[in-house]
Amino acid sequence: MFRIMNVRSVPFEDATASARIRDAAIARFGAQGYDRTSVREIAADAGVSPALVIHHFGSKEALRHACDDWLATQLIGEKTRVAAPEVAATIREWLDDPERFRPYIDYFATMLADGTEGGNRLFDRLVHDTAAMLDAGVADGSMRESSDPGMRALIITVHGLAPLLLRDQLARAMGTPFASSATIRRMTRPMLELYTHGLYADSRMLDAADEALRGVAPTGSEPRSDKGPGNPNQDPDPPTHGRPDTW
Amino acid sequence: MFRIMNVRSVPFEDATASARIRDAAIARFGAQGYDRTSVREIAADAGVSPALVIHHFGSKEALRHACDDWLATQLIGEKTRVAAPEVAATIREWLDDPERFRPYIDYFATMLADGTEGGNRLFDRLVHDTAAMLDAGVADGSMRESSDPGMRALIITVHGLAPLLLRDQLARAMGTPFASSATIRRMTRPMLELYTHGLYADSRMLDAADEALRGVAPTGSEPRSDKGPGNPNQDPDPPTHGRPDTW
DNA sequence: CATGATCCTAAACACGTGTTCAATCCTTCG
DNA sequence: CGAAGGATTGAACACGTGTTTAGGATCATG
Repeated sequence: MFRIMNVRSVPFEDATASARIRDAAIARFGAQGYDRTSVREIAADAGVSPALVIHHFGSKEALRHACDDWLATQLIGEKTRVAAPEVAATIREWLDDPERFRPYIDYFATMLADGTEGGNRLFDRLVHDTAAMLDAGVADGSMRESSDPGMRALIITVHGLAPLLLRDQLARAMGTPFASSATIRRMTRPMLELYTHGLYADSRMLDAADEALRGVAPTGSEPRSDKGPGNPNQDPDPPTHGRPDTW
Repeated sequence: MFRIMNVRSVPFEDATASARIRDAAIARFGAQGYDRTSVREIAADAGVSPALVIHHFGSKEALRHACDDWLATQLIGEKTRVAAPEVAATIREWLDDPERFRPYIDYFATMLADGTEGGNRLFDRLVHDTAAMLDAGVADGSMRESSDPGMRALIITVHGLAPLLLRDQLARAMGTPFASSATIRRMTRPMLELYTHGLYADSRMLDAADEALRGVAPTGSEPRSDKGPGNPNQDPDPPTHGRPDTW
């Protein structure tokens, strides 16, 4: 009724066929992925013939594009709204009512993972909004300054998106459904601890990285610096911490 | 002639056909995804007939399973090695030589995203290894304690995996190829700053969350607490920060 | 040489896919 | 009413898919 009114989770009888098709497509694409979804499935869900799907949207790929656009509009708003961080706000709103908005959450995740054009646009928008929010936080003194605000905004955005993309793994590991109250409650404090105090007890890692980054040639294969179990962040990716030299 | 050259950690010509098929499959699955890859493509890459692919592996799905197992073995080691955090170490090794190991990096990312059985196993393993590393860090005083070590390990693992899953978006946003020296160097300091000092300048968010989590009923729809631009982490997912109450 | 056994392939099969097309139904309006 | 025009469909088409089948090379061994 309020903001995203047209966004009823389940298509209604009275909804136009084209809208029912779009809703069914979003649900299927989000739940099983674009490739694993057939036009016939979508048509059946919408109570319609496969031919009508093509008639209305032109092709399966065009249908996906229409879904992307529609969801982006839901997220960003018809005409770019006044305040910047609208996308994040809307997504938070979605996560408030997971049962109702799950299809959109899922579809949004697949957009990002598939590297769709619409997904790229939304990602860039998120980074932009995040940067704005961080700037505001720094301005009012609630957040720390960064040596590279743009990069920090990118990193925080990526970290924020991560649980969305790994929601299945998260739910499995935690034993509670994703976006449930229990999951959120359990994640809140550790997450805030991380964002408030950090992980490291002192700045040794940071200092070591500074030194390593200062005078090292971009190329080259110097020997690894540290290796003990006390080393950095550890996993695949930003494991930068432990061995920031060789990268 | 030799198509996927970078994939072969083993010389190609003398490699057995079965190995060539497996390598080609890993490269294709990683680059374009399982569904978008046909058995015929893999066969062509391996210089072999489609029938042989099935003959050796039984089915396309079984081939994927074989790829999963093979890559898991590469990551974890034949017989579980002595030290625990082997997986993370191997992945870091891969990221050291992106050109050579890109296929494995890509395939690993799709395993996680697709929720493959092998992907799940690797994810659990990563969480376990991360937890062990964090425990060691806490023990030797280099890392802070956590109110929920298990959850922290999960979160840090997810955050660490994030850039891997969003590598395309990352590369696009940064303008440098993923896992390149330039990308790593630019990410290092902001990442370490985040992990060393955190994001928030004080513990107001944390305190607010504590208070909210203490006496609030798991269900309920109280009014939002804050809303200003100074609010938390902002985006989709662990945006917990801003409004830890309603979750 | 003959005998298997192993590796491998060409050809075909059965099927699911996205899409097209001619023909309906249904509403609207002159 | 009757014509027009959009919405809708059943049936088919062309094609790509994973897989099967029947057999051909190749080669070590009796």
